[in-house]
Amino acid sequence: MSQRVREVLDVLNESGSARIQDMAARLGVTAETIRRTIAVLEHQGLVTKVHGGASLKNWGLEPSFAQRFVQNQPTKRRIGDTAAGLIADGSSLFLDVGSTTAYVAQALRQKHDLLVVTNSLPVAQALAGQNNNRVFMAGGELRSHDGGAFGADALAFVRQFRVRHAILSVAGVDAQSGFFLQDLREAEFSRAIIACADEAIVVADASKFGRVAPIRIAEPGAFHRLVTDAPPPPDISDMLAEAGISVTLAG
Amino acid sequence: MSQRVREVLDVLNESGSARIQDMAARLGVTAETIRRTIAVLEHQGLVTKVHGGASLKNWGLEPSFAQRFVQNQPTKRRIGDTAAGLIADGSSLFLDVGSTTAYVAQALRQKHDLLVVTNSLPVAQALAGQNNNRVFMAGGELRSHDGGAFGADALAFVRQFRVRHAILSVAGVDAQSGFFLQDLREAEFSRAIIACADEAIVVADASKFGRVAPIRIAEPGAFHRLVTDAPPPPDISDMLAEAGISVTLAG
DNA sequence: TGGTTAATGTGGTTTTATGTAGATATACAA
DNA sequence: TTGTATATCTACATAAAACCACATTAACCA
Repeated sequence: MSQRVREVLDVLNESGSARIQDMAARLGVTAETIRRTIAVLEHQGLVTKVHGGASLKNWGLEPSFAQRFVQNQPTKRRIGDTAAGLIADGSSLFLDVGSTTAYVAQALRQKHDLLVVTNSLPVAQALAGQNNNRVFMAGGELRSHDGGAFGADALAFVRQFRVRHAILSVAGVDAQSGFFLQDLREAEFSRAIIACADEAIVVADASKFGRVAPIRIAEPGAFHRLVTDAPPPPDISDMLAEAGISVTLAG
Repeated sequence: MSQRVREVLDVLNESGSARIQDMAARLGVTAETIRRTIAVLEHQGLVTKVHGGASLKNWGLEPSFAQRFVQNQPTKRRIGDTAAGLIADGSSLFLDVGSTTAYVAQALRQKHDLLVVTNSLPVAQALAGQNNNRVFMAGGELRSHDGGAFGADALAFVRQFRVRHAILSVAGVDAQSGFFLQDLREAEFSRAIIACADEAIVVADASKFGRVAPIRIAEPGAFHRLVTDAPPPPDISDMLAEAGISVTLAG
């Protein structure tokens, strides 16, 4: 599939738009195939369909980040869909940096009138200019590997807000002490957004259970919900229950 | 449909209004088709119908909306390539919001070790995590139509920097008073980045020549270089020469 | 090897853009 | 004012494109 996507994008890049029939002829495939490819590009927000053809959106000329980030991992996609299901149209939320949260952002493209605060470039890119959303991006130097901003400015920026949900990813979940991250600044960030949200939602696939990481984010009691893909082992289940964290399993 | 819409807007942009019959002849379709297209444009509040024709609302004042449709992409691409050619590997620069600057960003993906400051999501998107670049994105609420951040925070953010080049787009170039924008906050931004850069480079295609817009950015002398696709008319040429602005034509 | 899955092709149906023709409305001049 | 030319509106016709369900092929994996 992504071979076709590449080819279609190349053709579109030549002049910004192209007709379906022409592309089909150029690439030696059926118009139907082109349509399907265009459909995924449209779903990613990279192109706009018109009758008879498609044109690149004036921004997002190259799908560098979004594409690199959201390789199709079915598990994370399911978690993302489920987490997005918890968010109502018109709601407000914070989304932090992370591969799982990128899937949440992708799933949230179905929603409308969201108020989104984020320090993640891919998240902003997925939701800005989409369905009447308002997107607030925290600035700063962008980390090259994930497009996240973590400076003091960014921290101060997010503290201005008060939102319904904070959706965050973690590096590990431990039965003793709760949720962990690798990076101190990420942890600071997570704390800030938990403090600014009514409900803190952790998204984590089952591989995170029992995994240790150096920085503890906060007391388990600071979190409200965990969205994951498989029931956690008993000891972690106990910890979650004791902290009053409800678990939502991805369908 | 939207293909037709673009063509009609293109014709209307030439002089601000046109007759239905003329447009039908020009585009090789029935007058009825033009009427239907005009109807949707009217419904979007972009044009006003008059008996026998239609005229663009706010022509010259608000090209931003029409600009989304009238994408002169090959031209902008050439300008972008040329502007990028002025930047050395390892250099530092500011890039503001705009369709032309997005093409500059695109062309700059060939370079490496750049230090890029921007308030534009698409620009950050194009250059972050690429060839060892460092990207600093100014935060704030992202405008839905172009992904730009223009708040006070963003303004303060960019003032921290000192870079080699500032690459900016404009809404119009006038022989009397120089360079214009339609938005006050954009103009403030442009002034800030001009003050923070050694060299101010304007990228503008030839359609901007003689076009008026409400906000003057700065004295012509504040700019150093103009990258465009066709030689400017004599009066503008004189203005540029007098202000010491060198003109670079895109190949 | 067989079985599962992803990508593409095929045929038939639905939708869209445009054209055509006739009825109605509008501008303008005598 | 009335008459006439032209523009607009409405309804219907048609060809092309989009959509959908199913068949086929290719690739991959146990």
